[in-house]
Amino acid sequence: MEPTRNDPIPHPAVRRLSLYLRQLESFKRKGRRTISSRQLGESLNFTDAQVRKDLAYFGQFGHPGVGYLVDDLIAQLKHILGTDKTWNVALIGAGNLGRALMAYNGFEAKGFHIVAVFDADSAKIGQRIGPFDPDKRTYLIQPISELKSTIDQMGVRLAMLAVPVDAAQEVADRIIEAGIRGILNFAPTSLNVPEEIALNAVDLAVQLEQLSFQVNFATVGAANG
Amino acid sequence: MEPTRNDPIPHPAVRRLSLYLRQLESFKRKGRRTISSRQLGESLNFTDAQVRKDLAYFGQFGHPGVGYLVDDLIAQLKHILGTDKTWNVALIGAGNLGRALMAYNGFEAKGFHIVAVFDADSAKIGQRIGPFDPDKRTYLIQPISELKSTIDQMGVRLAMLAVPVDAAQEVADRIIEAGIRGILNFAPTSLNVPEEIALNAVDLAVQLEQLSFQVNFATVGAANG
DNA sequence: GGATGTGAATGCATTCACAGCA
DNA sequence: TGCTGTGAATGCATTCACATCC
Repeated sequence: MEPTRNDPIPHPAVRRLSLYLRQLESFKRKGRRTISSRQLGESLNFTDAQVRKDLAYFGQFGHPGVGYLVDDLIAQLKHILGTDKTWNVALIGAGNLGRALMAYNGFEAKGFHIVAVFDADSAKIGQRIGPFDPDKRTYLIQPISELKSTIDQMGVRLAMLAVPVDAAQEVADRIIEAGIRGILNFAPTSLNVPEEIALNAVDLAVQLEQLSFQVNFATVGAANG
Repeated sequence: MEPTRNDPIPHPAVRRLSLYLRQLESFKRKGRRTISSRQLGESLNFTDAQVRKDLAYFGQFGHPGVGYLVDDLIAQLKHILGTDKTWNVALIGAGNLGRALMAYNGFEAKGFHIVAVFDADSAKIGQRIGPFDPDKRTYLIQPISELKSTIDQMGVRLAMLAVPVDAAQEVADRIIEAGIRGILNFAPTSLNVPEEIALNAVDLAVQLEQLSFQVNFATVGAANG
């Protein structure tokens, strides 16, 4: 009988998986072929036990006495995270932040392709808007009304939401209805979405606020990430 | 005898404080004068007990039978987070992401002023670079060698690091030596900093990777935020 | 020796449940 | 009655420590 993974996986463990992958790719570039849980952990200020336990939630990837094979573990983690294949992503909002996201190389490198850009501003629709970087491609801005047909056609399941805060909830509702399964929300507001929709939030001002607290308060004693 | 706050404050509680503040400001705009822990919690999908306990780490702000006074709690939270006064912030890196950060209104609104921009690219130094938004001010790009005198002069303690991944650690070392106390790191790499330096990281690709996992894996059962 | 994988122990964070106050 | 603030209880996540394997 197969072990059919279904014990509870701590959410923090999944977050760390991405960091392990990032470190492993860096170790790989430096020519490392194997790595121990201790070394991987040290590079991120985690304990060795933490690393082993996190990985063990998903399988047995290590070799006693040896450690983990870097290439192998990279492949395993990509598979677990679902980034062993590419994802088509929609960008909603072609303002400043949206244009910066168009220009960001890090997405392509990880297999996330921005394949369509939408905006509510009728002045932008039909235009080809580029990121600021002239080396990069431009994107045809589509009206949100075309979202459904476009994402169906292109198999888009993820969206980055970079619209003004007042529009965020309404737009979120619409893109979910159109079939989006996961949203990365950049608007500084809390979105209500059905339970089956994945949601992650990036609020830049909140991040600075946290730093403010740490610097003020913990003249000694702040943690880091 | 004063209660001299020094029991341990859970880090997750501090993160939520920022979200409470954001919600309170939204409730204030809608004209609310008081709010209960239940209502505040519901707006963020937290329990009422969570809200009360988080706030109680910092003082007694509520009124039994009434709830919390919105204006008062906003003021208290700003004071706790250190955003009741303004902060001068340095931006390191004037590439695409850097320029998007220059354009982002959300920082000013929360009292964070970008007062200086640095870059290693000698072609950019001395130029006035604007964000893409033509309504906004431009910034004089300075060489990193001037960081120390500029931040001393302007009392800068926080920095946003938007430089390429290969430069990130070296630049971090330099700005810490120059007196920066807190860093918001946008480079997709793990930085080593002394314990007394506050560090927060925003890795956009990691955020998408987490969505990928949630969408793939948890066809039913992902959490949100 | 040097490493993993994992039950058991610890340590944190969240939730419960209720006394107390308006 | 309606709500806060808070010890006590629960539930999670992390760490320990060791059997096991190369």
